Amino acid sequence: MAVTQDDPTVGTAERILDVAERLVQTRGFNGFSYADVAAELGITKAGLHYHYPGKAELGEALIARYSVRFAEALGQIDDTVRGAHARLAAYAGLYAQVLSGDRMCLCGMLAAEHQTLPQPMRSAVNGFFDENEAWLTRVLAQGKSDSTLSYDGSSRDAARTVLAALEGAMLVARAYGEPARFQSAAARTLASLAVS
Amino acid sequence: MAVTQDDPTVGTAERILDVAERLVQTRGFNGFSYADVAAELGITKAGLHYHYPGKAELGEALIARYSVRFAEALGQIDDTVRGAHARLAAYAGLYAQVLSGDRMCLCGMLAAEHQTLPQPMRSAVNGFFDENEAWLTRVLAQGKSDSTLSYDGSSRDAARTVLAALEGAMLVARAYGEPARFQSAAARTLASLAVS
DNA sequence: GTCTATAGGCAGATAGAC
DNA sequence: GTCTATCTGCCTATAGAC
Repeated sequence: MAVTQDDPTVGTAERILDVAERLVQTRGFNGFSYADVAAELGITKAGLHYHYPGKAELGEALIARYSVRFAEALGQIDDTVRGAHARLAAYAGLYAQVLSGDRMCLCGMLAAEHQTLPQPMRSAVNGFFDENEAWLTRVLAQGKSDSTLSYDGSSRDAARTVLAALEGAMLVARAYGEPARFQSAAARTLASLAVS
Repeated sequence: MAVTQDDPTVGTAERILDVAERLVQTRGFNGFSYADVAAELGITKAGLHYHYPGKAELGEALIARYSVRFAEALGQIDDTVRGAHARLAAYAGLYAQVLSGDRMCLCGMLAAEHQTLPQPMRSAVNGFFDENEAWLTRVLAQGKSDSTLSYDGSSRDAARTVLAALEGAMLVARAYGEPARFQSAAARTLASLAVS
């Protein structure tokens, strides 16, 4: 994701999202404050409230932008990568990119804090997972139909399993500060779907 | 885990852990306060500080007790369950039990908040994962040697993948409030290790 | 062991000037 | 759009009585 924090052509609202996004992905929604964001941008807390009335609205905006960007990345994969297995590898690569910035998936982090979130944020988090599941389901079904992938049961259940495995791999890899742990687990997960 | 909260034979220190544990597993370490625990136990915040000087010490005590109990449960499996596959299923059952109380794995939750935790808690969280990995590694190696399990690469890497997959499955299942999502993902993960 | 009382700080949020 | 100033409430933590 682009660093817009020092780009004068980017509006304050976007730069707030950039800083807040990083803070949520590294510290959690309950682990950062308006003061943290304001200090980093060199403005005051009151300035933030002009752009986002409350933390809940800021949170919703974060998930909305993250979901759009992720959907765009998935569209990019559809357009540029051929073959179900290669697409899954590219999908895992998106996660690896996030992790390389010492970040957790935004919605994976928020999933942990789910019970403490305002309702609109909860729905948005699940919506993100739903979109990922739908994309994965399509790719998996494609791979099954052209016999480049093999798995039992529904594509949807397999998609859910892949999503959960990658989120978990990020979670643990980040605790150790070892992105290689993610790479290994992701490779294994995808390998389990390869034709035998 | 036993409910000691209303048992007069159980000391206050233990009951504090019971309440705090549930709060951390459901809301996160940054999502609960001494006031929450005190109110639920009917004592004052000052009373808590007598038993645990600060939130950091309380957190360390939580992980320590959780790790001991988990290790005991693993020992129980070793003693009562035969066969690598059945042991893995029992292991996943431990997670399912936690999830059935709408809780996340204590250390999975703390892993998300890792960057905000005091150093001793960070080490303890990773220690919990290390113990789990060691146990899983043993079970997987056993299954491979007696040909009841099949997987490529090192047992340690396979163990890490299983651990991460189960933690991720809990994380996502909890966001949806659907334990069945965990069951499905866990069953798939174990099935991928079965002999073909 | 548990209480009252209180400290000092930070949280999210608002009013109103510029 | 961003500021200063301020509010209210909650946070972790401590001192000292009982």
